[in-house]
Amino acid sequence: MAQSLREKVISAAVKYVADNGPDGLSFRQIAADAGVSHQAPYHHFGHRSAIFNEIALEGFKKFAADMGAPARDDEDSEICVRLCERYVAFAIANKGHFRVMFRADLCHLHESPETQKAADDAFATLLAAVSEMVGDSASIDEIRVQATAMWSLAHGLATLIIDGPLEKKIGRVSDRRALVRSVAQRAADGLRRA
Amino acid sequence: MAQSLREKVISAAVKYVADNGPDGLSFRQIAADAGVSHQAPYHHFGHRSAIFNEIALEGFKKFAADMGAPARDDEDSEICVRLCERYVAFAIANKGHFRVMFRADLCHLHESPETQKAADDAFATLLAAVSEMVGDSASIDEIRVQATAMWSLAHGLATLIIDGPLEKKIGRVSDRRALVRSVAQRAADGLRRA
DNA sequence: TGCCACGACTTGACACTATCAAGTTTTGCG
DNA sequence: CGCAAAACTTGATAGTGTCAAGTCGTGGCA
Repeated sequence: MAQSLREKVISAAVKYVADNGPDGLSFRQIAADAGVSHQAPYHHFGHRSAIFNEIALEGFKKFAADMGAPARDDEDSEICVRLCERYVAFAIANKGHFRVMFRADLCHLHESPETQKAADDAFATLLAAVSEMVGDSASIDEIRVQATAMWSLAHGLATLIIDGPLEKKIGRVSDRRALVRSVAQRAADGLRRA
Repeated sequence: MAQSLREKVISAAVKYVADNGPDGLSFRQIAADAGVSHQAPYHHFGHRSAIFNEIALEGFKKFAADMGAPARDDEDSEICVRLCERYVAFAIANKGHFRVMFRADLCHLHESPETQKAADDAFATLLAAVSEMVGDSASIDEIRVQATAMWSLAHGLATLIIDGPLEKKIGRVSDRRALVRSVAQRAADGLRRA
C-alpha cells in the first residue's frame, strides 16, 4: 500500500499509456494527481522521457518471466503456438508497458544499461524457447532466423490487435484466441520442418 | 515546386515523424520553418492530431499501390516472400507514414471516413494477394486466417526493424534482405500447405 | 466597375507543458 | 543532538495547442 512517489508516478504513467498512448503524457498532470508539486517527479526521473525507460524495464522483466515460465496444463503443447499466445496475452494484459517497450524513439536504451540488459535478456529467453522448438540439430543461424520469424509473427499479431485495425475485427475474446491459435499453428507447421 | 502550405506542412510532419517519431511533433515549429504564422497550419487541419489522419491517408494509398503492383522480374516468384519484402521495403522507405498508419491512438479514423476507406482498401489489397497465394479452393475463413498470418509476420518484421531491437542487429541492407527472405520463406512453407 | 463574401493567413491572448534554478522540509545516521 | 543528503516545493522561463478576433487578397456577381 505505502507506495513511494516513484512507484506512484510509474504506475500512473503506465495506466495513461494503456488508455491514451504515450503521446500526451504529462508529468505535471501525474504530479497533480498524486498530490505533489509539479517538480517532484523530476527528482526521480531527471527528464520526462526517462520514465519510458523505466516502464520498458518493468515490461521487459515481466515479459521475460512470462515467456520463460514452464508450460501449464491448460496451454497448447506446441511451443510455437504457446509462445504466440503468451506474447499476445502479455501485450493485452500489459498494454501500457508493451506500447513503450519496442519503441526506440521513446526509450533511449543507450541511456539506461539496465533497461538494455533487460531487453537483451528478454530476447535471449525467446531465443532459448525457439531453440527448444527447432531442436539441437539446427545451426545457430537457422535458430536465429526461426526466432526472428516467431518473434515477428507474434509481435505483428500483438501490435495489430492492440493499436491497429485488427482490434475491431476481432472484438470477442473467444474470436481472438481462436485466431491467434490458428495463425500460430500455420506458422508452426512452416517452422518445424526446418 | 509551388507547394501549397498544406502540402508543405504535411511533408514537414512526415519528415519529422520519420526522424524523431510522432511524439514531439510541433505545429508551431513547422509553421516557423515554413515561414508562416503559428496559426496558419490550423486553418488547414483544425487541430494538431488531424494531421496524423492526413499522413495515414497518404500512407495507405501508397501502401495499397505498392502491395498491389504486378510482380517485377527482379522480385521473388513466391507471393508470400514478395509481399513480405515489399511490406518491409515500404516501411523503411516511408518510415514517417508507416509509423502513423497503424497507430489507432494517433489517427482517429472515425473522424476521417476517407482515411478509414483507404485503410480498408489497403487491407482488401492484402487479402486479394493472399487469396491468390492460397488458391481458389480455400474457404473465406481460411483465407482470412492466412492473410492475418502473413500480415502479422510482415508487420512484426517491419516494426521490429524500424522501431525495435532488430534495427541494430541487422544494420547492413544485404543482411536485412537475406533475413526477410529467409523468414518469409519459412512462413510461406507453412501457409501454402493449407 | 464596384462590392462583397469567403478563403488564407496574422495577431494576440490563455492555459498548459517541460525544465532550469533556487529554496525548504524531511529523514536517515553517526 | 546535529548534520548532510535525499525528497520535495516555489518561482520563473520558454515553448506548446488552441480560442477569438482581426487583416488581406481574390474570384464572382450585380
